[in-house]
Amino acid sequence: MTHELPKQYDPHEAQKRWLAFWQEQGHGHSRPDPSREPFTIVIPPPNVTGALHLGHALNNTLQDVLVRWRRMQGYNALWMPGTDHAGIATQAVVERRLRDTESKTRHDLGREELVRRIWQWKDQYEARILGQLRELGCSCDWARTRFTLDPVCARAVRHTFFKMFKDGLIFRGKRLVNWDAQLQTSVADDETYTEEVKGGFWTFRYPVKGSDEFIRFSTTRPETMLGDTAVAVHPTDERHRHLIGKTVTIPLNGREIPIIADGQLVDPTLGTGAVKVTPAHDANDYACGLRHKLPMINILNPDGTINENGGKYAGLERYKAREEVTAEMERLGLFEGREDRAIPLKFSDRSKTPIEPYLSDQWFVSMGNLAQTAMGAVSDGLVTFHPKRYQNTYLDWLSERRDWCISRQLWWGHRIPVWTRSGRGWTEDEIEEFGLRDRVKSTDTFIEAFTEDHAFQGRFDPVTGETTSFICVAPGHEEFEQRLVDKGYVQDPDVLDTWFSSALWPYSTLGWPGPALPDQPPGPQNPEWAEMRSYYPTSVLVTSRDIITLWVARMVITGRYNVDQVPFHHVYIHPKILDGFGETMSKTKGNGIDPLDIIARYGTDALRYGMVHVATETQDSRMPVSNVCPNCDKLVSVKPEHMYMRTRKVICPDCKKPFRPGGPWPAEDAELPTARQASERFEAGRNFANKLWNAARFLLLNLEGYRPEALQVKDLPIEDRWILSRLATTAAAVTQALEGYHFSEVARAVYDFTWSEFCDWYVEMSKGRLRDEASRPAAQRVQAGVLDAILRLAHPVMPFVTESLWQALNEAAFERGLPAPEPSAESVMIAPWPALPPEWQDRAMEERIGRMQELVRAVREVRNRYTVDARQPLDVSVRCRPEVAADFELLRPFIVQLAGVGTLQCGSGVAKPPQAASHVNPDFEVYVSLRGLIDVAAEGKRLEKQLAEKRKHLQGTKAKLENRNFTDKAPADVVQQQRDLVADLENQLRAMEANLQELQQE
RNA sequence: GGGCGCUUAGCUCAGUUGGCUAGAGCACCAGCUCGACACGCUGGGGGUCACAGGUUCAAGUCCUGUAGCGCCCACCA
Repeated sequence: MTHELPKQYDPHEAQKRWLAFWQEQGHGHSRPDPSREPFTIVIPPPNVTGALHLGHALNNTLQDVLVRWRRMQGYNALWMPGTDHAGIATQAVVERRLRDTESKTRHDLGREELVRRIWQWKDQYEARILGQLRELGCSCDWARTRFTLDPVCARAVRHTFFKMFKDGLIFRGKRLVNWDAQLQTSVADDETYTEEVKGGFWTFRYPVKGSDEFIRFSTTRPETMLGDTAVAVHPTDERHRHLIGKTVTIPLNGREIPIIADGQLVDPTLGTGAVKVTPAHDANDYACGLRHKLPMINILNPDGTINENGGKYAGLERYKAREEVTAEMERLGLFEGREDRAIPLKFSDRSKTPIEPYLSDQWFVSMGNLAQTAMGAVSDGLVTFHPKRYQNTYLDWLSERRDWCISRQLWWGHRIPVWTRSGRGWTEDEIEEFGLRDRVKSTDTFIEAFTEDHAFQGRFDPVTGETTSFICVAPGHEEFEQRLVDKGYVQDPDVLDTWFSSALWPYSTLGWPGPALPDQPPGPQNPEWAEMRSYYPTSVLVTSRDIITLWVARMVITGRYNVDQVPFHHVYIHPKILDGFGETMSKTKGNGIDPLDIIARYGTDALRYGMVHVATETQDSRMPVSNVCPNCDKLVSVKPEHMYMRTRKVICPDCKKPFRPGGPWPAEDAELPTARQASERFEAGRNFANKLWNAARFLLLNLEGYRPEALQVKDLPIEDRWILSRLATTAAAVTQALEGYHFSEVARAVYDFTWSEFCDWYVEMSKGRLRDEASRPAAQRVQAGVLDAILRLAHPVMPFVTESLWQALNEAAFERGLPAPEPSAESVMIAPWPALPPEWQDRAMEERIGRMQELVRAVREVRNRYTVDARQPLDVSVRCRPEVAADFELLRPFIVQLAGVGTLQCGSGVAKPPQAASHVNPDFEVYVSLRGLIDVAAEGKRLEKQLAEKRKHLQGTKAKLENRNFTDKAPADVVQQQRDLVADLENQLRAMEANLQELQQE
C-alpha cells in the first residue's frame, strides 16, 4: 500500500487538525510527578490591551521550542499560560472608547460600572490573545490558564502586601510623582516619554526684602512661582554671596521666602546663577526642599487647575495661569524678557498630555534590603542570564535601590488592602475590640500594633495636627473589613501597580499561598503544596530586555521574600523584532505585524521557523514588511509614511486601487479593504516545510514492503554510515544549541542537514538503491530511521508539518527508529528526543563522501559551463591515489548517477584524455572529455586565471613559512598545516601547469 | 552625561577560545517540465569584514581612538 501525499504541504489543514488532536490527547497538560524531573516555564503574560504582534510571536515560539524539546526529553514539562490585567493600559483603552463612542468619562459611569466594562473588554481580548497563542501552536497547559486578577493571584497579592506592611517595608509618603492631569493618575517613569516642544524661557526678578536689590532668575514654567518656597544660589558665587540668608517677597502673593545656598541644585555658570525653588512641582527642587526642610506647597488640583494655594489664580487652568502670572509680573515691572526655546517635556504614554510633577500621597515599597537579596541571587549564580551581559542591566538598576511606588490612581487592578480613617486615632474601645491592648508600640508621631491578620498604624502630623489611622487586612476577612467600614474607615481608593501582581506570577499561578491553609506559614516546606514543590522554582524565563528591571528583578525580589527561593534559574533574553527601518514595534507607532497575517500567508511552521532563525545572540532583527494589496494580491512595501497611523489609505502602485494598511491594530474606519501583511523573511520557513514534506512524500512512496529490523551499523554500506554519522553530529549539535539558547543555530542545523545533506545527497543516492531488490530493505530502514529522527529534531520548531508526517509515517512504518526499531509514539510531540550513539560520528567517513561530492560537483560544473544536456553521459577520468580510487570505485554507481557519467576511470596512472576540461582538487584531478565541444582558448584562459590565484596563495603561504617568527612561535600543528598546504598547492600547480601545456598543444 | 550593544555580499543575518582561500538565505546571472518538491534542481558571479592606529608569527575575531546606528539609565532652573 502506498501513501500518497499531496504535492504541496497545506499548513492550514495541518494546523486545524493537529491543534484539535493535541488538545484531545492532552499532551500539554502536566501533573505533579515525583518520578520525573520538572521543566517549568511561566509565560510573560501579555497585556489584555489588544492583540499580539510579532514580538509576542517570537517570545512565545521560543518558549514553546524549549517546552516541546524538554517534554520530548522526558521532563515533566509545564508551560503556564495567562494574561496580565495591565492596569493603566487597559483602563485607558476602555476609557478612550467610552469617550469616543458614548462621550462619557469614568466618573459618569462610576467605579463599579467602569470595572464591569473593563471585565467585558478583558474577556473579549483575553480570548483573542489566547486564541492567537493556540494558533501559534503553543503547547501550554491551557487548563491552568491564569489572569493576574484571578482569585488565586488576588490572594497572593493580599498576602504579600500584608506581609510587607507588617515587616515595615510598605510606607506611605508624599512624593513627587508624574501626574497625568487628563487621566488624573500618577504614572511611572517608564510610562512617560520625553519630547522637545517649543516653549519659553522667562526671566523675572524678586525684590530682596530690606534693600533695593533684586534677584534675577529664569524659568520655563512661570506659574510655579506661586509655589516657590526659596530662591537658591551657589554658595561660592560672588555675585550672590551677600544675599544668602536674606529674604525675598513673591510679588504675586506676598509670601516671603529665604535665599538659600545649595551647591547641588545650582550651577553658577548657567542662566542668572539663581534658581527659584518649587519643591512640590519639580524633582530637583524637591530634593533641595528636603535638604533645607523647606515647606512644600502644592498649587495644583488633580485636574491640572490651580488650587486654593494659588490665591487669586485658583481655578485657572495651568497654562492660563502661566499667562496671567507672566502678565502680572510684567505689570509689576519684574519681567525681564522671554526667549523661545525648545524644551524637553515629559508626556504621558497613555493620554499624550504633558506630565506635571505633582506632590501626592503614595504607597511605596522600601527597596533597600529587598534589592540586596535580588542582587545576591545573580551574583551568587542562583539566577543566570543568557546572554550574560544582561545581568549588568539588572544589577545596575537594583543597586540604585529606588523605592518602588506601588499605588496607582486607577480603578482597574488589585485594590490596596488598607482602610484609612482621617482625623481620628484609635479609640480605647477599638483597642479593646481589636485585641491590641498589649501589642501597641508608639512614639510621639507614630503608633503601630499587629495581630495575626491585621496591621494597625496611626500617624500624627505635627504640621496639620491631624491623626490618620491605617489598617491593613490580610486576605479572607471580609467581615472584619465591614466592621472597619462601619467605624468610619474607608478603603484606600487606589490600586496596585500592575507589576506588583506580575512580580508574584511564577508562584501565585501555582496556588501560593496554599490551598485553604491560611493558618500555616506560607512556603514550599508546607507539604500540602504539591504543585509548588513540583514546579517551583521554574526552569527558565524567556523575555525581552526592556522588562529586566520592571519585571525580572521584581520577581526575584518577591520570590526570595515570599517563598525564600528564586523564581527561575535561567533568564533568556531574546532579541527584538524591529520594523524595516530599525525601529521597535509598538502600538503607538502602528508598525506591528499581526502573526495571524503571517500564518495565513506562510503557515505557522514558517512563522515559527522564521522566529527561531532570527533569534541570534547579539543582534536585533529587522523585518521589512509589505502590505498585500487586497484588490490584486500584489506586495506593496511598507514605507515610513504608512506608519504612525499617518496614512490610512494606500494606493496600490499596481492596480491603482486604494486599501488600508494592515497590522494588528488597524485604524477603526472600515470603508476600505484592509491589507494583510507579508514579509519575505518567512519564505525560507515555508519553503523548508514544503521541502521536508516532499522528501517525506518521496520516501513514503517507496516504503512498500518495509520491514523493521535492527541496524548493524558496521555492516551498512558507506552511504548509510555517512548519513548516520551526519545525523548523529547534527542531533548532538542541535541539542547543544538548545542547551545554550542558541536558537538560530538550531534552525540552521536542522535546515542544513535536512536540505543539503539528506535531500540533496542521501535521498538522491537512494534512488538507485530503491530500484534494486537486494539493497532496497536496508535503504528503506535507514531512510525511515533518518526521517523519523529529522521529524523529532524539527518538531519543536515546526510542530505541525512534523506531526503530519509523523502520522503518515506511522501508517507506512509503524516500527522504526535508530538504532533499533520500536513502535512509534502516538504523537511526535511525545516521541523521545533523538540521542544517537556518539560513535556513529565518523569524521573520516564524512571526508570520504565529501571527496565524492567534490568530484560530482566538478563534473557538473563542466557540464554547466559547456551547457551539455543533462541526459548526455560524460566520460570522466580521475587521477588519484589508489585508496581514493578504491573509494570512487565503491561509490561508482552514485557518481555515475549524480554526475551523469558515462565511462569512469580512476587510478594513479590515469592519463589526461585529449580535448578534456580539467579540474584539480587536492586529492584528485578530474578530466571530462569534451570531444568536439571544447573551447581550447576559453579553457586555457580559465586555467591561467586559476593558476594565478593558486600561485598567489602559494606565495603567501611560503612567505609565512619562511618567517622564523612564525615557525618558532606558532603551535606545531598550525605550522604543519601550512607545510601540508604548500605541498598540496605545489602538487595542484604542477598538475594544472601540465594540463595547460597539453591543452595548448592540442 | 553613564552603561550595554551594533556596523561583514544589493537586502537580512551567521562567523565559538585569534589559525587553511570569510559563510547562509533572499535577490541576481546561466541552464534545467531528469517520475518528491518551480515553495524545485544544477552551476555561477558578488565582500579593503565602518574608519584610523596598536598588540601578535598571525586580527572579521583582542586593545585604543573616530564616525554612524540602536537600546537602557540619569539629567537638562
